[in-house]
Amino acid sequence: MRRREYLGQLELMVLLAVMRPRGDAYGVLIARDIADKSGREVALASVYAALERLEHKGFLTSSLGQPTAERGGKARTYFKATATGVREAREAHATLLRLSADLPALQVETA
Amino acid sequence: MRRREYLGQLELMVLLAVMRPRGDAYGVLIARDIADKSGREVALASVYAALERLEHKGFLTSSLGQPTAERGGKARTYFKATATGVREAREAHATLLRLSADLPALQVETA
DNA sequence: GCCCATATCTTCATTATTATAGAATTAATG
DNA sequence: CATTAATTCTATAATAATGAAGATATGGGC
Repeated sequence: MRRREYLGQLELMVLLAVMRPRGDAYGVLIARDIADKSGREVALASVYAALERLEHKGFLTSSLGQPTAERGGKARTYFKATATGVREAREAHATLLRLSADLPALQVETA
Repeated sequence: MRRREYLGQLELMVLLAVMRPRGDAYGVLIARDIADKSGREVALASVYAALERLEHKGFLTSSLGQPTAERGGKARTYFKATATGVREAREAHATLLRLSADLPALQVETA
């Protein structure tokens, strides 16, 4: 089976987290962001794996940060979404919205 | 790895398709619905596998329909979302909304 | 009426992709 | 060197994808 050409679930979540305007997206923070917003624990290894896939597909770029952490620790790798990545996220997002539109059972938070 | 307690991507799509008010959700139609709304071809076998998982997890129930097809064909198996399934779909949907909120790069269709 | 070509829906077997826990590694600080 | 933080590795399991086969009905020719 060849590689999927569309975003998987965690990939979408990670990409959206990277797209936050904060501009300091890195592994651990992304995982925390997803955990906060989804209420589900996400394994760090999964996030890193997804980041790698996304970069490999050209949806993200990475850059090694300065080791300027307050108290020790390895330097962070920061991620940024590419234009292609943004487009991709938009499409995946739109698809889910289409699938969930006009579903009375879902109309709770939209009201 | 024990079974995930949350929905996979295809599982969510299938569950949402089942929840459409039409009330006649069955394999082939669900696959068509997903293909239409996502622009991606999804293999029938994948849909059936997802349906099976969802039923096993208690998010769907199934019932065998009458073999009243117009022109040949096997009897359909109809699916219906359970209350738990609806709740689950709602949560997944809400998570997506939370993750995509306040993302300027996404604000195209919401405008 | 019986058989077969056809249509529709479902299942099977196999392989690929993604997610996970947990240990290990790297790298900085004091 | 102990501590902290971030990332990577390893092995395994769940999820997803696919082509092909199987099951079951219809309707028309004869």
